[in-house]
Amino acid sequence: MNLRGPLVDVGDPREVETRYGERSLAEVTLRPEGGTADPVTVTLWAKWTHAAEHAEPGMDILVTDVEESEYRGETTYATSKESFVVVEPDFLVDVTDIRSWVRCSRVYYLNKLSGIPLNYPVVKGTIVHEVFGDLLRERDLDSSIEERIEERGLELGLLGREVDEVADEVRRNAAAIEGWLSQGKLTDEDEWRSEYTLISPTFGIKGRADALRRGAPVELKTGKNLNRDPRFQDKIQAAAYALILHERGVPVDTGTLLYTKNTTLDRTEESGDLSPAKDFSIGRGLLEFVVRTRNEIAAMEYETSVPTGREVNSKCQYCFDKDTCMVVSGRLGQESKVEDNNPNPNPITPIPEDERDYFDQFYRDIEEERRAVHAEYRKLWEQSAEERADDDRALIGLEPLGEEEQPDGTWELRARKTDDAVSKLREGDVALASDGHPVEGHGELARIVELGDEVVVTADEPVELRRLDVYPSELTTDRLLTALHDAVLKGSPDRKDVLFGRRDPEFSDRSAGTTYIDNNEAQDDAVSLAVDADDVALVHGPPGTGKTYTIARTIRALVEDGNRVLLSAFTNRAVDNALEALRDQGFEDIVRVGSENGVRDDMLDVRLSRSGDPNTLAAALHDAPVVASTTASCGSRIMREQSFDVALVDEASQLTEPGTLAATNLADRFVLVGDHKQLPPVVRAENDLQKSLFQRLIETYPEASVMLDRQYRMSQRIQAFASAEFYDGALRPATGEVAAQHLRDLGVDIADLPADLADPVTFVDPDGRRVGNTNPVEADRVAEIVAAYEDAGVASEDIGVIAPFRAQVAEISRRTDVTVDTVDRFQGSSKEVIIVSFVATGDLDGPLFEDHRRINVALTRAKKALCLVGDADALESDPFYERMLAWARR
DNA sequence: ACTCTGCGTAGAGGA
Repeated sequence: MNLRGPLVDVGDPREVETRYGERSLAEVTLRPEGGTADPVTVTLWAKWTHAAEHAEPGMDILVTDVEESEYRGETTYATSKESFVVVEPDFLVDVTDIRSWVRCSRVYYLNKLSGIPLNYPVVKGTIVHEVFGDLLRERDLDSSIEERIEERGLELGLLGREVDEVADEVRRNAAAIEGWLSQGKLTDEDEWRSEYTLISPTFGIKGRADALRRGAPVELKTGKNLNRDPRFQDKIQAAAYALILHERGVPVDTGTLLYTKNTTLDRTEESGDLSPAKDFSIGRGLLEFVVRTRNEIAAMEYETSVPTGREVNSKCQYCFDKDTCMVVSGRLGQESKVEDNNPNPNPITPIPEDERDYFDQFYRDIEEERRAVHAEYRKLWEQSAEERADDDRALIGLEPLGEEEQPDGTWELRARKTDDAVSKLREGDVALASDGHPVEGHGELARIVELGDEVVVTADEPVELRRLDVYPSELTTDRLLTALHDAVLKGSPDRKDVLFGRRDPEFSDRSAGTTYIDNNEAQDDAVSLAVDADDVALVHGPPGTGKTYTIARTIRALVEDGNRVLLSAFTNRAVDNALEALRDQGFEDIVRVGSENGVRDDMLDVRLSRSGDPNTLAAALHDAPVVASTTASCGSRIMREQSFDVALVDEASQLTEPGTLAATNLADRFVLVGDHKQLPPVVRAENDLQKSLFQRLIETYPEASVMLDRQYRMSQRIQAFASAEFYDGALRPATGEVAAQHLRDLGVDIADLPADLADPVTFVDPDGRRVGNTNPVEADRVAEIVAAYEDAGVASEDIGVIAPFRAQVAEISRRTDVTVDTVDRFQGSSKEVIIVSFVATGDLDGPLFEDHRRINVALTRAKKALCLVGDADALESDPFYERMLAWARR
């Protein structure tokens, strides 16, 4: 039996006399989950008292294989020989994190905070691993080495490495692997598989094993190890994979570490054990150690405390991370072993208290987001296949059509879709392909090749393709953290003075006498402001104000002044839109950094491939006066090596502060373009991440901003409400033509429209009823209104329907062929005619209606006609919506 | 309550 639930009491470990001698125990009390059952006390024996030392009330705890017994008429619970105790099992710890924590808890913390920079040993190690996988798939060695090196061309180029020297080194490492593999092959006993992604719901561990041989984990290390035994942290890594296999009912009692550098060493230079492969046994003790280590990490993360490294008795003297450790502990005023071990006081000056608070707060906020990602993982096993499909997170009920081995040893898997379900999955994504049970059954990470009636994916190993799940990733979270680290701990004091409100942004008059845009004063001012900014310029661009055009003109002006410019935005779409405008203005000297399926087709010609000749690729990136990438990509190892004079960030009002910093960290000055009156960043948790840096800065330094006040999208009648409510009446049509535009311009005879749709802005109350997040009667009426516009001569592609809820979007989509989407997804685009379905009846309760910025977005998508469909009573229940109604009914 | 885009997956190592 397993017991699981939140801890209500944690007792101190103590020694007791038993008939076997003196033993230690600790009693913890938990409230069993899923019910109203009374709290129960569990006795944790011997080594599991460790959990009591690290846990605290409030944390979740899981005790497996509990022993139940009767004592004086009461049921008592205790750990048994088979028990494991897991602290905060929902927190998924990476296997590699367990490995670095075993080395030193500070190393774990530092890796997480500062990321692993681009360095040659790591890139080489990655290449050797990939070649290892290829060898297991029986691929030809020379072609594997050639291709794997080519794939890392950009990284190798940035590191100044030549193909031949890398190939020699990789070949020497590969020789060790080949030699060892051939021994196994001779006996014909070995059964291999490579790259196995493993997730453990019970132990809260995830990771990817390099390989399994006869079911036992094999870890490849490209370093050397001349001891007879594998390094302890390497054993722990392999044992962690063994633990997950143990959970799946596959007992594993050995592991193998393969140190490929050993055979490349000269016997006369070195003494020791030069054999590359070292087997070791994995007993229960090692598995328990893995769990206890993992518990230490989970407990530390629960408390968001900072590890000191004191519990490990290794010396800091030889540690590679010593300098980083000194800097981080010095800057943040942390207690750490590195300081204990140093005779002199830490020379690093601490950052001011307000910066420290800022760092701590955002650190916590980002970790909250990480937990939301972990919750996504949990759904892989907690939700049924049907629930996953309803959430658009999986394609289920696939019928396998076949598995075919490719020339490179990987597998192509095909299946037929049995329904027309949609999902978030896109071609090019990495997803979890499974036999129907992604975690408990057989799951493989796979790349989606085709996503039509037939589903085609490629994977390292074959699997019966019955289900395809979105695979959650912590990548964005990790990058937010390194961006925060770089900005606060490594950022220049000058920059931080502005970020923390100690100094107003400064401007030089570089633009004097230059007119950049001659028919729009605000746009021209915006370009001048950006050119003149010594620190930061803020461009506020309400809907339809020519933001993208202004951005392109700004970039050109900056480049003409000799600046190297980074163009960034949250979405690929915004990056590519800005690039398109830049190219429309005749500027082509651009490098686009990003994944192949993220970048729009018409920008692929300027996309920098990662694969190819190192020198050519590195030069292409270095020499580009304009580099464009999403803010997430700005946090990549490659982009973190780049530096710019100016960073220009579009859609800045939709970015979290750390998200914006990922881009601005790379440049001396920055320009943020956005509209804080439209939708804020999407985050899972409610915290400071919801407010953009753009908004904070424009509120702090209004004089460092320009608002584009002429809009080219909406008729006078349509823009009036948004202008008054959100832009203090300052937003105006750019020309008389824009103001006076009308459905007549599309060839529509207004007499052909029903009387209630004749005005450019109308309100219709269909007298429907909200059912969950839908309103079927309202959906019917919306479809009729669409048909009425179509009948009057409006083309279908000129009509758009907006609803707050996805459920209502689906409801309306079933009734019409025009574009229907949520407000959030409509941001950034527009249509001649927009119909908004409000869904709500009776009242407007709900977070979606509370944020009026969402309505600003919805109403400002329309150019010539806007029809609001909703319940008058509900809308009149809130003053803001009441004003909107009065305007629509005018 | 509800909105939902990114990311070469995770891991690759020095002595």
